[in-house]
Amino acid sequence: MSKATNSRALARDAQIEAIKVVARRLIAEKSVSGLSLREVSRELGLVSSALYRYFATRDDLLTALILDAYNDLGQSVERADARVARADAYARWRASARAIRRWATHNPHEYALIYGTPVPGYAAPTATIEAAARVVRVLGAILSESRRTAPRSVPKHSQGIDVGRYLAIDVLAAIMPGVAPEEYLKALIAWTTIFGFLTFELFGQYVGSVKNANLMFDRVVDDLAVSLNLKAA
Amino acid sequence: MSKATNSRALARDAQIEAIKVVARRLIAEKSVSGLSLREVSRELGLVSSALYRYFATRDDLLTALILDAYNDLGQSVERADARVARADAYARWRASARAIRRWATHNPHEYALIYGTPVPGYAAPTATIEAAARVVRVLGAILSESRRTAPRSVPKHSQGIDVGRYLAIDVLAAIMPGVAPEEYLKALIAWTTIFGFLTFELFGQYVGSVKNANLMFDRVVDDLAVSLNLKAA
DNA sequence: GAATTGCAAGAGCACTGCTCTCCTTGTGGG
DNA sequence: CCCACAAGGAGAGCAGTGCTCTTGCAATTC
Repeated sequence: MSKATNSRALARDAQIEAIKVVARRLIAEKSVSGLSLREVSRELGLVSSALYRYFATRDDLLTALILDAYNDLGQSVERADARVARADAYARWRASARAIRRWATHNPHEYALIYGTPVPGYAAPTATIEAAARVVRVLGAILSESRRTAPRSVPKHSQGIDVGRYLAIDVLAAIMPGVAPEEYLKALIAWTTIFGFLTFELFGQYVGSVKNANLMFDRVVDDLAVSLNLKAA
Repeated sequence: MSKATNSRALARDAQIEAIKVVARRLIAEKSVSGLSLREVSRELGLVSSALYRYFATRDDLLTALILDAYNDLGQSVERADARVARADAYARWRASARAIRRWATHNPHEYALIYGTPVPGYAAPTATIEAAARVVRVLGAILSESRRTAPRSVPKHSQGIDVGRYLAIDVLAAIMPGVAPEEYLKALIAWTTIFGFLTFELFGQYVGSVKNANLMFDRVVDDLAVSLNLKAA
């Protein structure tokens, strides 16, 4: 991350990393509300006030962890996508979606940290927005680089040139170059559905109705692949 | 809710209600983490310990609020659905979906309370499950009572008799009587997508890409209506 | 070598959830 | 009608929290 020139800066970076490691473990053990700076400092053999040299506030620590979590998830998905033949868009889609779920189920508390109720007031720092876009970019690239068989007959009457009225076409065009704006809606729905599924699964809304979330998720991903024209019905 | 026989029980019910009213307001003002029992008691002119006569713990208060929120949302949706002609399944679907979003955007903190990161450990009390099912039942009823034009040719190869392997068909059959099990997947996806959308909207994940969430939501709801065979493409 | 800066320690403030003991007051049974 | 009982409020107190401020030491920089 940050470049350490002299030995003092090196020690500082190491200390920051040590703090985050302990904080991550505490969050995994007792959820985000159970994270206390005093406990972190105790585990590090420090007095609590010393910790404020590295993170001015508890929210600052959490923001750093959120950033790391976004990047960790993004990296996982990027790697999963890279392992599949570029030409096979459907396989890439499925591998990426599964990587998202894999990360989420393996790091449920960190998932909650970034996709659950926002912790600070409301505003997400611009830095987190950039990190959050990482996983979105992977999904967008799959759509962009896929040579879809049929250009999927989009119903002209229900959605047409007015896509720009509710979507930021420039932003989405940057993420999915080459994809027709008429398909942005489908893409956003797919993205929403995947994370909606994981949120429901991890937060317990499926209890009672879904027996095997693993299988169910694959079904959902397949259904989305069809709607995205990555796979035949 | 609870029946009050004598005047003391009446006063107790009134006090419980007063506590919840203040708690709801504080949550709306400073989010759920900003809710403190001491502040509630201060506002009520009580000493903090007195409050524990009514709620043994802070989580108990939150559980009660969660229950109320589920029922409030459920009631809103039920009423919105009831206002539309029973035969018009598409109109009922759209009205119910819009009612969900209306409630969510008007009560964002209570939405976060029930659909955000779970507050207590993990286990959802069975009472909340029942209340949570209320809004699901409305959507299920719309599907059940809709005479779909074409029985929607379900691809037999990809989903068939093995639906029971990942879904609790008995539970879902009770919610959507008359709906073919092959359509349970579509129904669950629709439900997931609606709440996934609202979670993303309220928790800030759409910042940057979605300009007009109102319009976007209607598009999503229409798209789901098509996939549910409630509306022609 | 001296000045400056980084960092840890420790005390302390205002707050939290929660418990315990005391005491008053309304209630139902005899 | 009175009395035992229980409900509910008051107050003190415990252990914990985030965060601030001052003090002193050690490492870097000039």
